[in-house]
Amino acid sequence: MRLIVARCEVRYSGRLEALLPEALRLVMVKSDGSVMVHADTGGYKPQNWMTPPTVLELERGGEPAPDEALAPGERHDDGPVTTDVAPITRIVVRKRAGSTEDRLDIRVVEVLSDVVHDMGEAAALEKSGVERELQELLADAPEWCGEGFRLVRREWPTDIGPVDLMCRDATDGWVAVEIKRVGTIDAVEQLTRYLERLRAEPGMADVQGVLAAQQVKPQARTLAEGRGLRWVEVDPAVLRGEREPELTLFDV
Amino acid sequence: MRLIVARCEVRYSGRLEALLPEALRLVMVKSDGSVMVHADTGGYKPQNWMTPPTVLELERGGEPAPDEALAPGERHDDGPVTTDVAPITRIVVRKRAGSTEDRLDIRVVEVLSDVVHDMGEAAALEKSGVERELQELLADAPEWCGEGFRLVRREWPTDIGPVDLMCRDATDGWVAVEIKRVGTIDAVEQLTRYLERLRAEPGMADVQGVLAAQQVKPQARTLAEGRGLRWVEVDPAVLRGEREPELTLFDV
DNA sequence: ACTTAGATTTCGCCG
DNA sequence: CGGCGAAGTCTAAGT
Repeated sequence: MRLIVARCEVRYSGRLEALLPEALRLVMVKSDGSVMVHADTGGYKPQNWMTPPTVLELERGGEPAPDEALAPGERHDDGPVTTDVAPITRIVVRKRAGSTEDRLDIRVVEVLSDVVHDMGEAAALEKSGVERELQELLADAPEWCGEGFRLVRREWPTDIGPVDLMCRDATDGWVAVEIKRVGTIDAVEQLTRYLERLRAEPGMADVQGVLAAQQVKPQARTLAEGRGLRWVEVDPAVLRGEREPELTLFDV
Repeated sequence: MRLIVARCEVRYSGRLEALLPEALRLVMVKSDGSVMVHADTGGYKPQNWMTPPTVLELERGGEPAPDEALAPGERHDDGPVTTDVAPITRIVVRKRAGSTEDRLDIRVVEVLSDVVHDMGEAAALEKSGVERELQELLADAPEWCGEGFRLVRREWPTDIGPVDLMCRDATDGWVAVEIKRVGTIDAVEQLTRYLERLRAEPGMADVQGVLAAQQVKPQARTLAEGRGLRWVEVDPAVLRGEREPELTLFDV
């Protein structure tokens, strides 16, 4: 990873046109070709960036140095890039985008710091609490979606995509369950499209629909109810047995 | 901005639980409180992060150093943080998230580099080419949405949100125009919902719908046509008068 | 290669 | 502060 702190002006042209006036910024170049331009404020997002695959081009004192990118050649281990060569004056990042080209043009006025670090491979992130896990938990305990529900199968196929859970309810009626982390209007639309298809199947004319989510937005509740669909909020911690179900609807 | 290159293990708990095993990473701390943990690969996204507002807590050699964050005190100008104090052993980032707390816990095993840079304010970004501009261009030239179209008003209010453009067509009929950069199935659903509401209004029973986008996806075209909606692809460069309209529908 | 759906989406606007 | 729509969304998975 190469970290360049520099006063620079940045132009992006591609899906849109953007100009960052001259200011002090961090230019981060990853070994996978990612380039990000960060200001000291502005939160999570880089002010400008380019995702891989990219082609980098560096200029020093007006001279192109096409082979230099992450490993500047002057040294092999970590640390500051030596300054016994002309300073960087321009970094151009290119990327093929269909028939056109995305381009990030960084005009470097002054370099305050320029270091390279060999970080090796960083192990991947393990996470839990995403929609996939919610689906697994509800597949093991479908009664949280509705009283007496029994799972028939996960990922029930339709020609417009799989229904998350297909269940039978207490009276053996079919129920399609759509699972989201956050239940929005889009989730209700999606569930509606599934039911539209499913009800055309033989024996499925009466299939019901349930939206199960960690959080169901008010507008989604209203739309669901208006369409005769049910919705339910589920708590992953409760499903995992880590917490007792709430007895009240709201925290006091 | 503080840049710490360190071997570290990172735990996030909040909206989900995540663990990054020990590895070399960059920890970026912005003066607005943003914290991002980047690996050398993985592209645009940090492996872990916390958006402002946050509270930071640093430990050195097991001792908490609560007042240290961006300006470590040992120095005032830019550059490496002096190493005549015990090395950082832990960084805890906290954030209130409703009734609970989001927490990023960085256990630091080895610090390879730790520098602070004062970057001042970076001027804001100017951009063009997004949906807003498309709406402005089409508002000035609604005939690109359909022959004889005249604009009645932009952002026509409904109780489920504003319709981008409300027009009259060549025969004085109402037309609702939904504008997207990329026209997907969602855009057709959105337009459908607007029409559902609008047609309930007096005098609007026959309002037509048009989806106007720089690019309309095949599935969106099919869905729109199936619902009696029209769609049209528009080119911002042509709207701006920078380019002649294509005489063929497809590039050869 | 293209499309679809999820994301700790983030971000900005407007109530 | 919450809800909703847009984003250069990005990214992973499926076809």
